[in-house]
Amino acid sequence: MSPKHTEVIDCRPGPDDPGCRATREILDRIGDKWSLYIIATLEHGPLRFSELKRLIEGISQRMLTLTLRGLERDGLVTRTVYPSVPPRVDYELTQMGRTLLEPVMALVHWTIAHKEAIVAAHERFDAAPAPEQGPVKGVIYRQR
Amino acid sequence: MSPKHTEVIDCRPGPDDPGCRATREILDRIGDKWSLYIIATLEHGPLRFSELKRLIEGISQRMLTLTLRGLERDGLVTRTVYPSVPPRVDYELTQMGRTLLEPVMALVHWTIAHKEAIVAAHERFDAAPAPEQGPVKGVIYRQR
DNA sequence: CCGTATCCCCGAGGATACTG
DNA sequence: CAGTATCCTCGGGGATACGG
Repeated sequence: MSPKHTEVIDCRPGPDDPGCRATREILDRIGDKWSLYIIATLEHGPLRFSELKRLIEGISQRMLTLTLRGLERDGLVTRTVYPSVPPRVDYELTQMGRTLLEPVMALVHWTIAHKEAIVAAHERFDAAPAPEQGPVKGVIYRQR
Repeated sequence: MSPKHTEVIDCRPGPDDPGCRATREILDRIGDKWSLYIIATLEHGPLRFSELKRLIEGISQRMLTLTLRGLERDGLVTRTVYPSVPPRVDYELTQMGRTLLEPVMALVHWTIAHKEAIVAAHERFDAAPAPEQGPVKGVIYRQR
């Protein structure tokens, strides 16, 4: 194989090479919808549970808890409990978490910068030539 | 210069403000597992369907087709059919697709660079913690 | 306020078989 | 080879209720 088209993410699954799997698993986690939003929302400093819940529209309490636990386990956020009444829990990016902020925000900003172009592309695509009914000679068609 | 904790991704859901929704939808799509892998795999140039299938380990034919259609609809990849026998179809990043490459690869490389640290964090986390007093960073107590 | 524990549903996505 | 069409499963994730 030429040096060009190699696998970027995976390496070959050697008999005992769990490293590739690890990369995939981690990428799946941080590429996760809610993880991305939580990381991005914690950009400017610590937030408590209820603030996160309010700022991340549409997340359920369950998913917020679960995802935060995952990120904590990954060493990306810290969880700080203040034994006050009522209880208060702060979440904050760790050092490593803040390094993740850069690629994550790059993705977010790319999306914001290109959303009009993408919506336009949708309209173009959806207006594509309708597939002909029945077999027509020499026509390469597409389903809708 | 900080309105500190503003929503980075969403704006408030005005009665008719689909723009925010659009951003979320797009981010969900490109943050998608298979989309990320396809974009990354197309980094160095066009690939045909079967090559993509082979290079992206674990993807089913169905998901490859579906995800490629989505990316094509987004204007991120082009689909080129060569009317040969047997048929041959090439997929290639568009201009816009290549601009996406940068943030995506940043994420991929971050993951590769930090996977050992994350695995280490897992081991630390999974070692049962001892309860502590006062506002302390880290876990106060956790159910198992 | 900050969770955890249950129930339950729906749809992402795999497996398989079939066509141009 | 490059899809499309079905079927079917399995677990992500919402809704709800309760506990510290």
